[in-house]
Amino acid sequence: MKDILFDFIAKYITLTEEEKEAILALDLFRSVKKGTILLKEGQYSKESFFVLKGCLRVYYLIDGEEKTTAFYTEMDALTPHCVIQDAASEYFVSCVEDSIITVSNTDMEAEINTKFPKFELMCRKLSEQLLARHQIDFDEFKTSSPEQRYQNLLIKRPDLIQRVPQHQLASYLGIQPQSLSRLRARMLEKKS
Amino acid sequence: MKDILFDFIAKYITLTEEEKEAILALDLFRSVKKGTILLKEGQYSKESFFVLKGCLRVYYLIDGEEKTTAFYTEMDALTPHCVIQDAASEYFVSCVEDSIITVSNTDMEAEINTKFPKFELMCRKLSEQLLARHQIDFDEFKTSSPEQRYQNLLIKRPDLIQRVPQHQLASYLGIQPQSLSRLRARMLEKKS
DNA sequence: ATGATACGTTCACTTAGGTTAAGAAATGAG
DNA sequence: CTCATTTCTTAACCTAAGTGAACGTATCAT
Repeated sequence: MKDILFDFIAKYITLTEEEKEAILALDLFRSVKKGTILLKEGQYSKESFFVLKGCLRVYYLIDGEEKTTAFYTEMDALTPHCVIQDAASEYFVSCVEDSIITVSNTDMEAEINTKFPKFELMCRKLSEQLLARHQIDFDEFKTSSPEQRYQNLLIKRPDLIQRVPQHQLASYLGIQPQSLSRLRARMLEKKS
Repeated sequence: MKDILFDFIAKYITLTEEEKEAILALDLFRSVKKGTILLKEGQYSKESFFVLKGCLRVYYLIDGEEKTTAFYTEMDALTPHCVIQDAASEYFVSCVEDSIITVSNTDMEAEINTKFPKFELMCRKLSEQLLARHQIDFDEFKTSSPEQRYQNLLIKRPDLIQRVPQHQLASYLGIQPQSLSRLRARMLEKKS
């Protein structure tokens, strides 16, 4: 399982055995049950997550409705907004499936970053890449219709459609669950 | 003008005079005329921008139509996707108004970052913050209607509505120019 | 100054997503 | 296994965005 973490890190920097040991010594790995809430709205958390196996979900509670805006699966890293801004969280993070993740906090990261400056570089590269990818995703979202977004999702993250409930996918696509149902029916219609 | 740059940097790290000199020695400042295209689709560019005064715009050319997805104004930093991925650019960057910006390239940044490791830290903090802010923006976009997005823009970036053409604002809001016109008329109607 | 082009608005019409409600299917707890 | 709850689908109706076209008005180049 730890190999997944090191494979991920290897995309950005090269670690020595000593550095790997230092990371393992932090004892970051956690097993979390489906439905577990890792971060609540209003909480002041310092914890970041990395998904080794499973799926995390970010959602807002707006007028009593859950609005899902993001999914994190294998090899995805999530540092919530409240951790960066040192503010109360605007959203929830919960566990879609039984998952294995790492949980780290800001203090630990700062310590590692000063001990191994190489990590600072990794964090920068990682944030830069995530930001760039994210911007492209946002641009795609803006420039396409709900149906195109769904088609796009079928291609880019087909696994999500299998493992995540429809109504959560719907708000991820920016529409109502009923609209997603109809949209899917319409697409089947067209094909035949 | 250089004060704007140093004020911006001061939000993340504290610079010595020596470091400030080193930055000024790079001769990054540029004056660019309205309409200038700083990055073209298909180009392999290594240049990042920082806006001291004026406004830059990111747009895609889709079926011969310009689709604007982002605006960068005073104190905004833009590192295009193609710079991070070392790939052909998917979009254009152009100048909405006569502007004063800094233009830096990856090599220069790498040099500075090794000479002054402090910069590495700044870049990480900056990317992290931008990423976090960006995610919140994306979430807001997903969970709101075109009208709400426009209302939101009125509050958050009222200047944009003044300085940017309507049809560019429209695609920034994910709608057609005619729809923005109608939506505005509808809102005026409601008030009275 | 003038003609061309680009921009913003309006209108009529089409299309697709929002809303409300009902019922079927799947899931989970006891 | 059974009941309760959640999830998914369908349908009818409403509303708002997309589309195509027309028209007036800026804006720009010559």
